[in-house]
Amino acid sequence: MTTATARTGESGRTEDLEAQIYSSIRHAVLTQQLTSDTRLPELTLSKIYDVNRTVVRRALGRLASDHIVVLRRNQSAVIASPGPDETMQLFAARRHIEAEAMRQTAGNIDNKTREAIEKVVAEEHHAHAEGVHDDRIHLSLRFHERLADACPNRVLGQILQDLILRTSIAVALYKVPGMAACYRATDHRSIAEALFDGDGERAARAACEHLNYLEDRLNYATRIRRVDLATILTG
Amino acid sequence: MTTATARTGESGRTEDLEAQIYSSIRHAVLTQQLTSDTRLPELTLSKIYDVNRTVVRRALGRLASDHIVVLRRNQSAVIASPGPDETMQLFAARRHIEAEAMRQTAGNIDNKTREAIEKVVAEEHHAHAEGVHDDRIHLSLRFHERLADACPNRVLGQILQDLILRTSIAVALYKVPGMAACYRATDHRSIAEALFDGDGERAARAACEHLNYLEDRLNYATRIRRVDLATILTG
DNA sequence: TTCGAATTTATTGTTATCAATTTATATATT
DNA sequence: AATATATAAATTGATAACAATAAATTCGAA
Repeated sequence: MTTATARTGESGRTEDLEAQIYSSIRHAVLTQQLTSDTRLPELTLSKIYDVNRTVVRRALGRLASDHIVVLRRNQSAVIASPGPDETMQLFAARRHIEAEAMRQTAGNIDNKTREAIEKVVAEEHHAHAEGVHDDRIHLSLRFHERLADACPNRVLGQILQDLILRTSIAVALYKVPGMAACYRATDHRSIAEALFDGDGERAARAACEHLNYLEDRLNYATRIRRVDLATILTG
Repeated sequence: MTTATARTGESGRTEDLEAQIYSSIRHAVLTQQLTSDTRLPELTLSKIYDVNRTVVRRALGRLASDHIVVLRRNQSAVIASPGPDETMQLFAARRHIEAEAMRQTAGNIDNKTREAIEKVVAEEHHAHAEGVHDDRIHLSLRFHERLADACPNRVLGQILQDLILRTSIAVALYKVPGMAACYRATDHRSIAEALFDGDGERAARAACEHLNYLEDRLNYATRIRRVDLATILTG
């Protein structure tokens, strides 16, 4: 009762709690609920999640290694804020690497992963039709992650996953808030079809065009409010 | 006097101590003194370096994020051991990315970085001539790191640096111990010259050939002894 | 008011102790 | 001798108290 670590009952392994902190912060960033330079004090988070500071620190460490937050010595973690220059470089790097991943993946997809990819595309389409934008954002992310998973070169696939997440964060920061666009219904489907057809070059072109479309829609002038952590993270 | 944290005098900020632990373990791995699966208990390291376990843990965390060691829950950190398959994928990914970095860097090198690169090449040549293999290994690593630094796309440059380190570790693990080869005097020089000439395509080709030469010289059968940490890390 | 210094508060860093888990060792059993 | 089991040692994980640093606030002077 006396400390933040006296669990109330529902609890779980600290491992899972750490993952939960990581996920909810990541989620909040991707859905534009947490924006650049928002501070994330350890004590605040440990109270919100009712865990020890140690757990919070590990979660923040993971978030930092994924470029979601930035850690500075003796200072609170803050949500990362990639500038316009870094964002352009992120997109350029991702185009180059995702295109190569498409070439290597085309024709190398087994039935199970093919079905998984088609399922994501369908769910994404559905979420868009229903106007559930938060879901659509995560499904869009998952689509690209699934493709990266299918890349036979696992090293390249992992690098690509990092870039997918980082560009998604940049998009969340710079697209005008709540904007339903940044989505063309046919983009993901045509990438997937080219892959299934075994046409790596066409898939690579489609992926690059898709990324160009996204990058064009960013507005680097968009700058933002400050918010209350608890209301966002516990929601 | 009673604890490992009562410094004996020379000491320094924990920040520097952490960096020192990181560097010496990294050094030992690159020079084949520490090999795959060697365990690195926190208490052992904290005694060797006369620091708190917390510092050791942070250092191990950095080593893990650089793929130099692997962390498993409730188990000691161990030196990473990329298998033949992962090593091949590392080389393939590095070839693709380093080639692109060469294309982007060619013709974009200012005088100061050019001089720095030429200096490394000269030092490397000297170290090879004198037979100081440990120095040569680090200078070879630094040569590629300098090129990666010069890449105008910093995101791509950072990804490349990660791959350079990981491939170097794989080389350390799989080249026959003490082998003086894995070095062709002209390789680095011809890459540098192509870059200075502004011929990105030639630089990319030279880099790929260089990597192919290295990869061809690996022996995946090489497997190794167990050793005493203190004698290696304090030396 | 506005700027700057001093003070207080908030926050992270460090360290020690105890608990939980894994690894190593010894013992018994077939 | 080989294998399984129990025991002990080594090792990491969790927690709490304290120290050091940064951020926010107050208060005074221009």
